[in-house]
Amino acid sequence: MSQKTKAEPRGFQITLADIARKLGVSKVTVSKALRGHPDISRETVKKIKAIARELGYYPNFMARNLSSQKSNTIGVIVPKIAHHFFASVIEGIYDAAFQHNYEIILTVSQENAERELQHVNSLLSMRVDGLILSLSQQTKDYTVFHTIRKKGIPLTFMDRVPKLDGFNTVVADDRAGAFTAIEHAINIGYRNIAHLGGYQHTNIGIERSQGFLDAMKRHDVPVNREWIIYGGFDETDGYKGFMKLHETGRMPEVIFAVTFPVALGVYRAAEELGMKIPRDVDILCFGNSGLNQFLAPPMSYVDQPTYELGRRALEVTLENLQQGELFVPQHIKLPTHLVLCKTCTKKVAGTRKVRSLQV
Amino acid sequence: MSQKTKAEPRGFQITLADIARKLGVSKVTVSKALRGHPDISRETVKKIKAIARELGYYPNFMARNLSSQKSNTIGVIVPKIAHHFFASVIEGIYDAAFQHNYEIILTVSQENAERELQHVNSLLSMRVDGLILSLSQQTKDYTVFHTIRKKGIPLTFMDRVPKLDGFNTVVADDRAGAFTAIEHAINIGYRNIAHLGGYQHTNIGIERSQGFLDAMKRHDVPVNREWIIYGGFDETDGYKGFMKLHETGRMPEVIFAVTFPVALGVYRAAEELGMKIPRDVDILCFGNSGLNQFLAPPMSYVDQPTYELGRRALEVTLENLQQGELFVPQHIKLPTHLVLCKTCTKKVAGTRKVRSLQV
DNA sequence: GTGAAAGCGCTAACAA
DNA sequence: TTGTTAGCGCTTTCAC
Repeated sequence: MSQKTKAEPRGFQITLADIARKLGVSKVTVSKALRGHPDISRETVKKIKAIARELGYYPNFMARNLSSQKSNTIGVIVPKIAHHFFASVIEGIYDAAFQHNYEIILTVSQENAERELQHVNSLLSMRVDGLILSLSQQTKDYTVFHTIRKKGIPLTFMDRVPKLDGFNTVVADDRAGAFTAIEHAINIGYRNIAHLGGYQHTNIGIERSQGFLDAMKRHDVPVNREWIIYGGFDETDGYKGFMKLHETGRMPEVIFAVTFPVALGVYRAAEELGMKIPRDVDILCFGNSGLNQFLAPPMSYVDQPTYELGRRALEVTLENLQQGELFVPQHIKLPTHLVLCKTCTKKVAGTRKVRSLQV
Repeated sequence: MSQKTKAEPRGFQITLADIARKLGVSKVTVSKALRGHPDISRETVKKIKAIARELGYYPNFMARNLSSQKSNTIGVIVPKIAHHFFASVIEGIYDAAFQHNYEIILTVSQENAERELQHVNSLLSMRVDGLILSLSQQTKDYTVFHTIRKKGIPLTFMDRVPKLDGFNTVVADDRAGAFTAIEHAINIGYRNIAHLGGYQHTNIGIERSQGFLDAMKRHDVPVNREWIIYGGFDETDGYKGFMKLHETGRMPEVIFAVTFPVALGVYRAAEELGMKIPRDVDILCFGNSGLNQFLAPPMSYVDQPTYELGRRALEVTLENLQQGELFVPQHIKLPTHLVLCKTCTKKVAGTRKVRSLQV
């Protein structure tokens, strides 16, 4: 600690200076050589790279980023990770980032607004070059997003987007997807259609429910108010929703669930009540689990381009970054498509009697 | 750009100096105030914090870490993310990290050794304080890990661990888990037991197969060589494996699948061949999907403490970090437990005849 | 209680 | 082709 000014926090971290000293050149030469700067002769580059490898040199990104004023890093915040949807989106983000030579810093809000905010702060402190964000269900306060914009940092909302101008958005066409699904149900002859919708303060909840209503209206199918139940996006919401439907004493022919987990809740509830899908009640849902074909029965669903959502989110963020001031916020909407498995493929049970059951 | 030396890369990034200038104090005072250093009077702290907020100040971690020589960051590398197992492990890691006030940088190798290495390099360059790594299936070259050790950076292997000394490992007790599963199958009367095993160059493949063999031996159940098929860990491996079993013309009574996806492959193959589970062939597997109860029939499985694996991995990494030189590498093995659903709960089909089928 | 000086490891601009 | 000089924004002594 006396003459060697180099701190040794733990172990050994080789620096440019170490390499330079060893070769009797300057740090700059080494720096340039290592980064493939054309200034340096192939000879020296070779020597320098050899020594660097030998010494186990890893450039210090902290220092590099600090002086170059960019981090080559995109921050990502998602509400959940152990969900097929997000896991797949994230894979898309990672792959695209890898291709463009960007690093991803992924954080998870656990559907908690406070945690989300902390992550935003962290990421801003890390000086990420851009941000991809899928809102938590709780998020009400949008003020950070405005300060982000003021700072000129590209921010792309994905899937769960706020009603806010000036940011990029990448979403699936939820409304059209729901519309197509319901239209299909109607086409095969159903008219008693229930809807287990999600939170109506989030765009996906609103859009999917709207798609449902649009289709009903378009085809003059009467909407039974008792058959529209708004809840959350999870399995328990589906379970409770189904139980509520059941309590009404009039079961619909088919249920449109706002998410895959909600549909699972329906499966579970139906099982408990001894009702068979699709015989006693049919079902269709928005979203997928990757395990769809193994359900009993395999459920038809609206497929979302999850991986692609991730890719596009990253790419638009990078475009924004490159174009800077000139950039006009993009709003990308990717098409969904209906995948038919075993449920909701043909009308079941004819004009079956409405079951009236006691609870 | 003339007198204001401050670079403005994009937008405005407030610095300590900005706050200091505005208040007529020094940078040091501001720095200390913001970090809650006891030196500064409550008065000034208050003022400084107010201005900081007003200006939208975010401390620059790059700079902070550079000068403090630590990043408060743990790097994580996993082979996959869109898998229930890893997604859940990661959630455990994140939660624990959040609690300890550490940031996670997550990277995904996509089961690709080359990508894995690149990520290791990146993370080392980011000067993560520690590393948690679950090996890709391909990884053969362990030299980086030695250089990591030389640098004194804590490295914890999780689930997919190499045969290497001097690193922390956190795994489920695969061998005991498999043993218990097979013992159960034997206890309920099965003797014709097949095993779809995984790669035998990875610890989890080896351990689970060994658990199978141990149990067979312990209970004097003859092992049919044709009924042990080693493949990979994915659904297609299960599918192919089942087809191979089928081709032998002698089907076992029950199959023990090395992973959940492998078991899914069995479900699919059985379905295609018109064989009913568990009537025609029974099944049991290692691992879970979170959707187990919705399979037809719900499959019994060996449950792994996924979330806990993540937590422990993070915690042991942090301990290692704190204790530094003094630390002795830990090897943590968490217990699994058998979860019985609808398969493999009682011997099916009595002493049913061995089916001989043409392919 | 506050601040001046030095330096973290690197890069960018400009010389030589 | 190589090197010099200044920082990047922050923290850490150590003096006042």
